[in-house]
Amino acid sequence: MKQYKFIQPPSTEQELLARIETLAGKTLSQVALTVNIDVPENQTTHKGWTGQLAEQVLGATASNRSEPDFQHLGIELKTIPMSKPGVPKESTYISTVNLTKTSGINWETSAVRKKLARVLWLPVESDNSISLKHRRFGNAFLWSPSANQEKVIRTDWEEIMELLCTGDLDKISSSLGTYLQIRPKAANSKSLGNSYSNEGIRSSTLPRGFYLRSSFTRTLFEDGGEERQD
Amino acid sequence: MKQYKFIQPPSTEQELLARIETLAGKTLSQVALTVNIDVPENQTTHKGWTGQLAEQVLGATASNRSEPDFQHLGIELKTIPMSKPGVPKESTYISTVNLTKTSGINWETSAVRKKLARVLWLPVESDNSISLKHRRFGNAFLWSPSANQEKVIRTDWEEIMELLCTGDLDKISSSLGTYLQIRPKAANSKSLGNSYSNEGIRSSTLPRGFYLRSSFTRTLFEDGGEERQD
DNA sequence: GAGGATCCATGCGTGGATCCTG
DNA sequence: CAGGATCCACGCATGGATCCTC
Repeated sequence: MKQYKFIQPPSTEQELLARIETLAGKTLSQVALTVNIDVPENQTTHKGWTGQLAEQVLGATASNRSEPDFQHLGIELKTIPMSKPGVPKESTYISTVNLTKTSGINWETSAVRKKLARVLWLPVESDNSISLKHRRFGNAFLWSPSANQEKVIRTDWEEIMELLCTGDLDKISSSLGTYLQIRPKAANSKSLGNSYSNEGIRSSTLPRGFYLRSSFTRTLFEDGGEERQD
Repeated sequence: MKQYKFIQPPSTEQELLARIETLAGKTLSQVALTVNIDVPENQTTHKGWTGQLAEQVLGATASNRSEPDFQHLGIELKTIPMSKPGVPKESTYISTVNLTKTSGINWETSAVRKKLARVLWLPVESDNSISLKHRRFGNAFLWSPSANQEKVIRTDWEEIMELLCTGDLDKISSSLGTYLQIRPKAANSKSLGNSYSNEGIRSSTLPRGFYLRSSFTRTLFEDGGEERQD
């Protein structure tokens, strides 16, 4: 996605929220026009397009560095596809899993915890019956894990990491974890990343990533005082 | 440089030499046409173009891996610009200098020695009065360092590496070395690569590379039984 | 619907070298 | 003209996610 227009990062949280309010109800096509970007026909070959569009119009800074999207504000932006108002359609990618450095790490300093510390959820209509250009942004909201949510996610994370430490990659399925899961994150099933076998030998396997299950993110859009999509 | 045509690597040294003989006397334009590549107006913004053209038409394999261009033959291809027949115009880049791993390395296992073990020198007319597309390939020849040449290069290399080990980057100038020298190898003078200060602390400096001085490569094109450019 | 498979953009490193100025 | 500065191509890794098939 070529950047045709450079937008300054918002200097305050208020400014970010003000910007994101202007997106609510607008179509992807309307928004893309403001930064002179073409809308692809569909996302089959442009899977990250919506997220990258949002980054641009909001003035996100990180590009592909492992920093929060709005570094100075400590806020991570996540667009989230909705099959219908209030119902997230897909799981949400959080971070890659490092299959080599499994020792000496803990929840407090983990990438997952950092990424989820303060998330700006931006819902986007994604029912297949609506063409990409006509899909609308919904009402975004800032979220930080409640004590209870963090407890469950942390437990999931620790359970997964424990298995990773023993090197039993085969035993780690996507079925593990209540809110958090591990899934492939690669160009294809033949991709190889660094890892260690269960005998501690350097090896190569399919790269994985941490994801939040959609069954969990759905709860964020249910009653509880948070805003909903449109 | 988009690859419009895939050419198989030569399976034998003879086949490689046969291919390269067909280049002698041809213009860059004629050769580029055979693989459907456009010739840039000049090399100011396409400095590696000639070398990459040669790689393609000869079926070199390495692209940007640190392997010989013709891996199975153990042969490294170097195009070399000639200001006039028999006179190399520029120094020749050999390899990058690793500014972090300076201990435990020696000449026998060095990248410089490996790269220079067996070089196919392919001269190319490069007088400024001739436009790029009209420049001709000359007669290439295979070269391995003579005992004496290797001795000088090895001494240069060891002298430079010794200074690197002490971390005194400031003391290492391009003036060091009889045949081999060290020079910047970067996008620009602000580029930073990893290094260690003279106190052993991780640091950052301008990346460097090893080059063969043109005063040396000129001697390769003087009398001695090797072919010359046209 | 869940798990496994896949796709684009962009930064950075490495390999290909030549440009340019005192 | 030597030393310092610079430029493109392309692979690989990371960050953005959604697709697709039981």
